[in-house]
This record gives sequence, structure tokens and C-alpha cells, in this order.
Amino acid sequence: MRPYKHPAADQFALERIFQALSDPIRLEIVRHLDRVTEATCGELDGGRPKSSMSHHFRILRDAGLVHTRGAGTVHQNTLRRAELNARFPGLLDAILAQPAG
Amino acid sequence: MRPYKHPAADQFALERIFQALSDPIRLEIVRHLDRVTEATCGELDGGRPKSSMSHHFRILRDAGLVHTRGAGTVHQNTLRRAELNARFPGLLDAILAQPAG
DNA sequence: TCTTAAGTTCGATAATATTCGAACTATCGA
DNA sequence: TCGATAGTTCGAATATTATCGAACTTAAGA
Repeated sequence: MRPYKHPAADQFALERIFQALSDPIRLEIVRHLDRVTEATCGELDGGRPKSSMSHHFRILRDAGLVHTRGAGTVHQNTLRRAELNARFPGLLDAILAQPAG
Repeated sequence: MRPYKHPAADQFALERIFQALSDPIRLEIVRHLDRVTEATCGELDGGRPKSSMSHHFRILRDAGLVHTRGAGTVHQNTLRRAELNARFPGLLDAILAQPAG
């Protein structure tokens, strides 16, 4: 399992983050990760095919929202909370304060 | 000039807002409106065709970000600051705190 | 009333994104 | 070493968005 490419915090772009969050599936993933400290891709697929989920996770990674770490045969995902808060103070809180509707 | 349809604050959807802000032109419009209290469409076109700009303004309106008011032969646009702050506290500040890059 | 200016609406075309099956890689356990 | 499991990558089909010219509408001013 080769390591994922995660952008450095100073390469985060607001537009890319918004683009990532404009999809309901991805927004739901982010909300879920906010509640659970970490989760595997499989825990978050909602019955969707793995290739679709892999696509969504890649977009979340590329935007800098999510960090994925291989742990054995599983991949653990976490929100990049600290870096996001440092780079865009208040943004994550404003997003996650919302109920899931 | 028939009145525009602006969504009520309780109909704002985070995903729609993100989708609206994921385009660099629209993000720039919002940033500009943050600085100038109000502006016409023409002031913000950056040389682009009117039909393209009209499209972008409609998306910003539909998302609830921008209010457009006909004033004579011109259309004045404003950020829906108060309503956005009430509905998504901190979101607008977090976005606009960012430098334009 | 004629003209001009500001936007909108309507197509059509081009560019992006999403979805998902199939084949592939890596890791664990038996 | 042989599955089995978790995800990735590829490719193709579909759907959504963006762009822009042309025709239209409204309001203001000469």
C-alpha cells in the first residue's frame, strides 16, 4: 500500500474545499468523521460501490479535508481538523455546527 | 423588470452554498461584495460576456448568498450577510477572512 | 418615440464530474 | 501459499456545469 499524497496545509485552496463539500455524499462523510475520530472507507459507503467511494475519498484528500492512513488491510480516515482550523479559522466549526439536513 | 426569486434563510442549504462558492468567478464576486456594500453585475464582469455573468449571479442568488435588486436600468447586488450569519454563524467570516488567492 | 445600456433567457457546445463494473494491489489469517 | 477482504485504478457511460452568441425585456434619457 503506497502512501497517499496529502497536500500541505499551505496548499489548501478554498475553492477546492468548497468543491469537495458540494457533494452530499462527501459532506456526509465529513460530518461522520467529525463524530468518530476515525473511520474506514467501508464504514462510510452506505452501500455504494467501492470505486465510487474511493473517488469521493480522493477528492476529500486532495482538498486537504481528510487524511487517510493505511492500517493493515484497512484504511483509516480522519478529519484534518488542526490544519484546517489553522488555515481557515472557524470554517470547520461553521460547517459542522449544522444539522445534517 | 420582474422581481427575482430569493430563497428564504431557512431554505439555505450548505451544499448549495458550497457548490456556488466552488467556482473562482463566483468566489471573487462574493469577496468583492464583501468589500463594497453593493455593486452592479456590470461592475463585476471582468470582461466576461453578460450571459455568463447572469448565469453566475443566478447561482449565487439561488444559493442565498446574494440579493439582487433592480434599481432603474441597473441591478444592485448585495451579500445577504445578516441572514447568512444567522443561519450559518461564522461561515461567511471564515470565508472572507481569506486573502483572495 | 428612438436609442442606448443593463441584464435575462434560450440554445448549443464544450468542459467537468459522477457512477460503476472489472481488473489490480496489498495485507492478513488459515 | 491460498483465499478473503479493503481499497485503488482504469475506462466508459451518463449527468451536471460552464461558456457564450443571439434575441429579448425593461428602464432611462434625448
